[in-house]
Amino acid sequence: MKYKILIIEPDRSIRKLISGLLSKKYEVTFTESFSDGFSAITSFNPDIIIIDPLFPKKEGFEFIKSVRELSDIPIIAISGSGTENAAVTSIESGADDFIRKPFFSSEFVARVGIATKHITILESAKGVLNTSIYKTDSLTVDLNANSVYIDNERIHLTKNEYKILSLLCKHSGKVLTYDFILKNVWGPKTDNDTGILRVNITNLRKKIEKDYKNPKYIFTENSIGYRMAENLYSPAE
Amino acid sequence: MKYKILIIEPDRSIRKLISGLLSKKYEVTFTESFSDGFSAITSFNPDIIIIDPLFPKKEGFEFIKSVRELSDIPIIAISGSGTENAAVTSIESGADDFIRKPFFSSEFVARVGIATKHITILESAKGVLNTSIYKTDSLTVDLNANSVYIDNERIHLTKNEYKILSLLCKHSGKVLTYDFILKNVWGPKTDNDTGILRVNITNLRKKIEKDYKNPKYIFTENSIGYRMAENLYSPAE
DNA sequence: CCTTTTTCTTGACAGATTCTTAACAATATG
DNA sequence: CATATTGTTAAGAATCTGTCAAGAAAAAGG
Repeated sequence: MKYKILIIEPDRSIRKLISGLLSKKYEVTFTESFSDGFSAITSFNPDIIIIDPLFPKKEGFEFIKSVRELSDIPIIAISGSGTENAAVTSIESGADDFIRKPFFSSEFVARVGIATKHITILESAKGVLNTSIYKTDSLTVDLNANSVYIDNERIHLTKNEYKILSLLCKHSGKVLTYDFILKNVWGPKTDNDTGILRVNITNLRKKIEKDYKNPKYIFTENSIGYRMAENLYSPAE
Repeated sequence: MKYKILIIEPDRSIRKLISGLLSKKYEVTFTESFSDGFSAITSFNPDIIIIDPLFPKKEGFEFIKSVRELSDIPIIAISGSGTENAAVTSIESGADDFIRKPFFSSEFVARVGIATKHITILESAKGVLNTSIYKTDSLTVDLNANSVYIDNERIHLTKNEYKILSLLCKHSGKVLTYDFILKNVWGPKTDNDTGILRVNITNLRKKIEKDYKNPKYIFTENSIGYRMAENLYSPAE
């Protein structure tokens, strides 16, 4: 199985270059902006993220921090800045490597290889493979195929509903704060208006809960956020 | 506990520089040759290895490979060579990072920090470290998941109740003053009205104590504050 | 291009939960 | 015993959540 790499890079020529270097060994997806990057994480479910944290603006550092709040996925920062600042800030935000542009192609590929090595080591330490399926008696969420089933029948969710549900499933058992969900689904610069999230949760519950007034899957943690019932088939993170 | 770093570097001035950068946060040992490096691994038992693979001869790559056959310990290669070759060969031999000399001090320290981060992640994946769980016979507080269990059943706490309990758990065994708890939960500009704290403690005890009149977990230290029973949980189940 | 359908967003409001206060009881302290 | 401190309870205030509906925006289909 190929590892999946998400690349967040606005420069078209660099995207092309990286694509040429990596697409043979990896499954590669690109986004141009950080907010698209967030949606890509839920929809594409990458194993590695490569990001230029300085462009279009300098919001990339915040992006890295947000990802780091709940995941140890390898993040490689690449940037044209020759100063030490970009490197140090990237690393302190949570990046696992920093590569200066322009880079040697062979070294770039080798450094991506380090990330895959670390994934392999981590997986073997856990003794399990990451299952990307959330499954209970009647609800199934396939994070790879982006599909949701109730009693083996596929149901339709809107884009935002799916983003919320997949986020909750990935971290089932954990309480996710309103802020975290909002930032992950609507982008990092969203204000803290939970109204829209509440509406989406109501709609989601109507679609996936047998009795949506007494939810079995999506629980509310008052004043904090929402929590998905623990996935019994998934290894305790 | 300080992480131990073995540095294999023949150049005296660079040894001095690195020592200055790392010796505060880490326990540092040097060797000049690769063969001394091997003995140092068994005697010093380092957590991280930093090595110049090119000098005195180019045997460093073989050295890295040999270490890799036995362990996944983080290895950082540093070298003066500007070519891509040294980097790629180091990485392919098994190094986890490659730093070019001369380097920015802050970036060097940050990259060593990456290595320690990876060690921590790996250890927690193995279940060695789980400092964010407070666990006794019947009470479990999972600070990562914001969840509290009594006899493996999840119980519901309000936001402030959870804040108080997690604060006590983080400092279990220590007496926390009323003032400290108030400022941590209700913000720094709260006045010293303990009434509201007393109410919350009562409610908390009713939820987590078997016999809330004779608390087993949350003790009162008269005229001072509250104290949580020490966490005796040892991860070796 | 326009029309139709779907999805997104916002505001309003009722009902539920949580917070805070105050009064009083119980316990500790000296 | 007198006083200070801590525990308990209950009730109103404040806040939060769920739900609905309507208009805006976006997507789909011809």
